[in-house]
Amino acid sequence: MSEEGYKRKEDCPLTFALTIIGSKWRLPIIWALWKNKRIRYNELKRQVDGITNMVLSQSLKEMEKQGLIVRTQFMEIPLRVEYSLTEAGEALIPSLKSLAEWGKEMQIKVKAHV
Amino acid sequence: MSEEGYKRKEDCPLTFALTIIGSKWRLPIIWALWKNKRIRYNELKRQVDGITNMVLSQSLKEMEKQGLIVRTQFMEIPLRVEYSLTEAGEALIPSLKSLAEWGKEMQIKVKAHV
DNA sequence: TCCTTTACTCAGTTTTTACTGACTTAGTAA
DNA sequence: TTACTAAGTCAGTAAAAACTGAGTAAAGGA
Repeated sequence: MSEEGYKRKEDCPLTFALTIIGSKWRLPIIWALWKNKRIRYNELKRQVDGITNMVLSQSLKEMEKQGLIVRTQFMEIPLRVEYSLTEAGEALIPSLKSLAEWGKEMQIKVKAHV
Repeated sequence: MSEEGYKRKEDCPLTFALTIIGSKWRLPIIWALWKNKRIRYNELKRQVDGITNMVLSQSLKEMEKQGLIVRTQFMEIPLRVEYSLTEAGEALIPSLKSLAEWGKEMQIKVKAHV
């Protein structure tokens, strides 16, 4: 998409990026991860208000596979597991900020129309 | 989200931006609109391969309400209707390009891991 | 002893999103 | 007369995503 037509939509880097950040809870998770630098599972769950264990744990697994985050397990009892953004994950932030600024402008315009 | 915590997720400009571009067909539509500058309904449908009338027409309506696109109807017979991005819609493009570049890097990394 | 914490997992159900395929009105071309 | 183009609409259904609520093991505290 970014340059020319892709045969399959999955090949388009932009569509690909959206599959990574486009579902309901991805941004809140990424945001909490970024604010906290590193964070434990339950604390993350508290910060990402309203998320269920199922969605959170599955999201974390997928994001780990995708190379967005790292999971570090400490050999302690009780178990300690910390999550943090990878470099690739952090590289997303500027794009998100740019999108957020556009979103902010749009919100203002939408309000002005009411 | 972009600066501080929002009480409601809908208030976050980034979440808001994603509701605009995050569903399955939004990017392909925006992309076609941007490439063509102005385009008629059926031509748009041909270019956005695989989209159904229902999804396309509903998407266009919502995007018009959101101020992303304009619908211009010509008083001709047969009916001619053209769609194009608004300024606000075009302002999205740089953010999308930035996201697309990030996506491209990620795709390369993912492939390297296989 | 009972309750809480840690980091999850799971079956079942609801909600959301998208797809199927037919239909519309008016005009042109074969 | 039949068929096709324009720009859609619509009821019904399937598929995808998210939610509900409970359960797990091992340890610490009241």
